[in-house]
Amino acid sequence: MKIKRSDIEKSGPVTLERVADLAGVSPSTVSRILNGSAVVSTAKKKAVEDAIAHLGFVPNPVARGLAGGRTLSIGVVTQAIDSPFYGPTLRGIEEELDTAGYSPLFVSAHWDAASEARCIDVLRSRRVDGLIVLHGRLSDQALKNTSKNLPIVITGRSIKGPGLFSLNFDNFTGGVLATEHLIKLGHRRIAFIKGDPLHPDATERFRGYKSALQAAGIAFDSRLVMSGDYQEITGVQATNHLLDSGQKFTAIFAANDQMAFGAALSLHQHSLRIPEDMSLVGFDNLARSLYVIPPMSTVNQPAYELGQLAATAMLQMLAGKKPTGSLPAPQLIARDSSARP
Amino acid sequence: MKIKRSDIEKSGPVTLERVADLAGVSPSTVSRILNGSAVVSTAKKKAVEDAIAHLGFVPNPVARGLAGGRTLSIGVVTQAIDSPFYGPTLRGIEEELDTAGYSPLFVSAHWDAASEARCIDVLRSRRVDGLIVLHGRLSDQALKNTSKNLPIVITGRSIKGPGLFSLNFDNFTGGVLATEHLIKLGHRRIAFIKGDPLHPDATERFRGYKSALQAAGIAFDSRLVMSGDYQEITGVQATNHLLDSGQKFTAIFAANDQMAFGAALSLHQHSLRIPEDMSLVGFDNLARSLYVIPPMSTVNQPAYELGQLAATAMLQMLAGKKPTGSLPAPQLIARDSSARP
DNA sequence: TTGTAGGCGTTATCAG
DNA sequence: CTGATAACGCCTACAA
Repeated sequence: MKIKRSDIEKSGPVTLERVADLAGVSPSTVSRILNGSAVVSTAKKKAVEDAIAHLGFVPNPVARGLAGGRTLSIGVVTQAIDSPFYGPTLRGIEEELDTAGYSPLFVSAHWDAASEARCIDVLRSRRVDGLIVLHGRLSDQALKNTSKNLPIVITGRSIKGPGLFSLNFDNFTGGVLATEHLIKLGHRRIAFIKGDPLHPDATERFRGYKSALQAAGIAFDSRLVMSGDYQEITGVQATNHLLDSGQKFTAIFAANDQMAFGAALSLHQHSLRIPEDMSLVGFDNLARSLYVIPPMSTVNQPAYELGQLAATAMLQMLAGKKPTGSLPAPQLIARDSSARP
Repeated sequence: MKIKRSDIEKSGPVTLERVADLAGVSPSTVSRILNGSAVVSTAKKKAVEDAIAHLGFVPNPVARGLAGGRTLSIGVVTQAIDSPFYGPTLRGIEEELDTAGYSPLFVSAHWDAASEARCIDVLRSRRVDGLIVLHGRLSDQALKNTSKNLPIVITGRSIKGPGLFSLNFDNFTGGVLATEHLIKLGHRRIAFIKGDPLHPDATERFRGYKSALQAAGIAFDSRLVMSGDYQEITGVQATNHLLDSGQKFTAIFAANDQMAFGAALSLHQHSLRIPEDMSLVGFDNLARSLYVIPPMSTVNQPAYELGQLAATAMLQMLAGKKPTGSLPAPQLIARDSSARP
């Protein structure tokens, strides 16, 4: 005689079937109640709910996923799990999804399109119900393609489509604000440290810088512009070059806070004081920008809200609604690192 | 042979069954080859491998999880997904697991034991193959209990058991090193900013501070000790109190870098220079401690390695081996924030 | 409104 | 060594 697994572990895991038995109904009825997929008589509903509470039943997401239903998990493609900027974003996603019973599945693509595609494959194989991509490098077309089967929320670009929602921040205006702030203080020779040109955010901020300069009637001087890649160390290097070049300038605008921190270190090593000898403005408003010396002027970027909004939009799509929401406008946070020349 | 699109997208997903058909074997045989769970003839093995390559077949982890009980995913309980300290740890875990085809499932417990238990339930319901708990607040007994069914690696405490491996850092010695460093420089009145007393790390560092003081024949003075909770703002507050108290001291040792950054800000607001007027030493060696002004002396804590080691130990347990590995000894990183009084 | 039957894609068991 | 066959826990037509 064959021994069935179910015979052996009669008292094993609490399954939907056992709930059905206890409640005296069929498994499908329990499923219906669980998913609200059909109307069930009040009496049976109550019996089932009692049984669920009594047994402490929790649906198995793995089985659910296999059966074609939802896995209640959302794939989140980030570029680095320990990114200082995206940290709050991940938290925002996590907290927002949690309110709806969804779990995020974080993977890191390391700023590489190929690796990003691989990440998405992994996520799909794990049957995630949706995808949130933070500043991915994949082409718009590739995204539109996969959004045909899987709802996607993407940040850092503007793109529309069925099952596709994007959340973009106005980096251009942010760049304008930072530059205008320095100009208003009386600066005319303002250096700029660029971010990675592959990063649309970075080029937008640069565009903002140039636009504000022009609006104020200040000639753009390419000798005051240095390249960086958003990491602290390149802020140090760029500022060293700037200082060594012999060019005169009274302020530095770095395309992100991390490079601004690097710039501050370089200035310190050159015995230049902030803001007495040199004004400094960053971009992002990282939490730590409040705790550097002196507290740094910067452009606020709502990283946490970005995560919340992305998750909310995803939940809306999953609910069949039209996703809504947009990021707040950029805002300059004036602190102590910027002053009159 | 050429691969035609029509072959790949024949009808829906590429399943194990289709591989079996193409190779002319049974699904069981394909499964055996995939898992190396039995010896298969070379000829069939080759046929199957060709079919897999031809179809681009990737096993479905969800189905695998249901059928075999293994999901190739490891639950990681962290306290905050955006913790500055644990960021590199998460990256270490992710990268190490990836080499073995495992994926991490991150959840945040927010320093709360109840929430931690809930997180673990979620993870178990998702059928993770193991659990890595970063400085959890759960009792040793609770951990031992759940480790009976699920292998666990835990950091921040020392505890043994079957299916349970712990990785602890020598915070006491770290505290000694930092204090000794200041004593050697000639400081006698050294203030200390404590971390959350609920945090074993924090009390160990405090113990190290007192021990080093005693070894140097310096009387412990509780008026030089202030409380904090590891956040920057409490470093500011503690230092303000210290300065307002009228006590004389020439150095501050903060139980972590974040509070040290706060202390630096407070000193700055009081027009005290670092290190000329006050020496400052932190703990953790966060990446940013190199980019503050002045670059901060601190005790190195190997956050990234912690993640790697935890993941490696987990993979060893999963492979039925005895987990090994331990954290490197603490090391003082002397930079510019500490000097002779 | 409810139950029955048949998957979802893979692994495990057992008989050859 | 290999192949049926029965799970794994749930969902979804299709019937009733």
